[in-house]
Amino acid sequence: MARTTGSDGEKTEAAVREAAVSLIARLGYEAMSMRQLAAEVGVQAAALYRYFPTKEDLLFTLMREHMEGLLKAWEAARPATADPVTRLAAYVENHIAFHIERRHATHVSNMELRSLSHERLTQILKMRTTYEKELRTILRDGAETGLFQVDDTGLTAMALIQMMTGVIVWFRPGERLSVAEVTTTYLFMTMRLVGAKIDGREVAHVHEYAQLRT
Amino acid sequence: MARTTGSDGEKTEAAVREAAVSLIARLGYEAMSMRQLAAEVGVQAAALYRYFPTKEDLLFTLMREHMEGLLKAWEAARPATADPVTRLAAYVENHIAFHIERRHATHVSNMELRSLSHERLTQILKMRTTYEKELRTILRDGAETGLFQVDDTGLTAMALIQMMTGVIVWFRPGERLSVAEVTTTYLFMTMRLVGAKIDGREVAHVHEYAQLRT
DNA sequence: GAATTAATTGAACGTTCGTTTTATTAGTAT
DNA sequence: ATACTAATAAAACGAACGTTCAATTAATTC
Repeated sequence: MARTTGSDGEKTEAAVREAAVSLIARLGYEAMSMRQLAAEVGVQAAALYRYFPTKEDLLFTLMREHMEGLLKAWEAARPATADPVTRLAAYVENHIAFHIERRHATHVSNMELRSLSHERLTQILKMRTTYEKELRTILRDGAETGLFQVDDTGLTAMALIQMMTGVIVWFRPGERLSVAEVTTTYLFMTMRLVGAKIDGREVAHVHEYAQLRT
Repeated sequence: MARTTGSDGEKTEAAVREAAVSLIARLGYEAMSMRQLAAEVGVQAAALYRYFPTKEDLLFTLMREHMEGLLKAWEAARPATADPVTRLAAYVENHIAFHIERRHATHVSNMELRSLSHERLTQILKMRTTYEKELRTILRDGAETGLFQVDDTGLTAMALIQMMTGVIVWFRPGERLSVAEVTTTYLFMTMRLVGAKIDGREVAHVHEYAQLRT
């Protein structure tokens, strides 16, 4: 046999991407075989090579587009105001929303970096650094204006990102907590962690902060 | 050829464990071949099977002993006092010290869970849950006595553990920060995050807390 | 020093891997 | 209808994988 009825390149490629993210997240990149991926799509392994020249190209494409999506999402969500508290809140909300919505892709981008060539690894890490720098800038601005009590900007940024991204490890949609509840709690924990002052004083309880959210 | 001069089972097994942790941390479990591991030890691949019946047995052994070590370390470090602030501080200090000291093994235990059989995965996760429960208990005790301001004990425990374990991602011994400096900063961030009261008031600056450390 | 045990080698097994090549069919344009 | 292009199947490639087995040598025991 050969070309199947109703076959469509665009649809097949999209199906390959989707199945690849899911399979790599579940099994890991090395453990997933091209034959397994092909079977999930409903196609023979050779057909995959029409869309991605190598297995690593497939992985890199998924990662690059994930990181581009993250940067684009933040560009769209970034508030115009200079107020560090508002900016930090927007960063946290965007980060959590994006990562919960794309749990599998985030898993892939965070766990499979070592399967990339040196050059491509550098490319992905550059994007990641760009994203993390945004948070460091917010923290620095907040610390300089006295709104935040941050001891070490770089260390605090790493701690916050690790804490926030960790959501994807345990969060399951439709369980005990909603996305909104999780986000509120994380926002509050973040503001406490950086010692943020709102209306001139530190926020003592989560309910106070929840009311401030727009 | 066969048995080599000066060969010793105990030494070889120890060398295999050490090389395996290092190689799996760097390449990933699936990507590391038994031949690669054998070469690192300076032995033929077949010799490995004298010590570990399968590749998965090797992985499981490394993980189980890592988790057992973590639980043992906490049992030794756990303070006798009932004071939640002291207990939380001890938990943070022990967690960070242990994970920095065994960065590679932690990497393996956290990243390669999916390569375990269902039964063994359950075994490892049970140990992990036991360890995490210790933190939840501390947070609950602190919240009940009004010393902590914690909205959701389970969620806060996960956030803290993710934040602390994240140290191994960016921390490199001998660089900008010492282990002591990192620990102090993390201790402070933790106390801020849970809204801990010391001597009846919240700690505003890292220097205040650093002085309280024993 | 002979017998036994411990530790390892070297070669091989069957399987699976990523990938390539060639042929074949479905859709599209002329 | 015919020519052309897009999309796939089927089969095969060499390489590498985890693992096993028999042979061999070092160390130990008697």
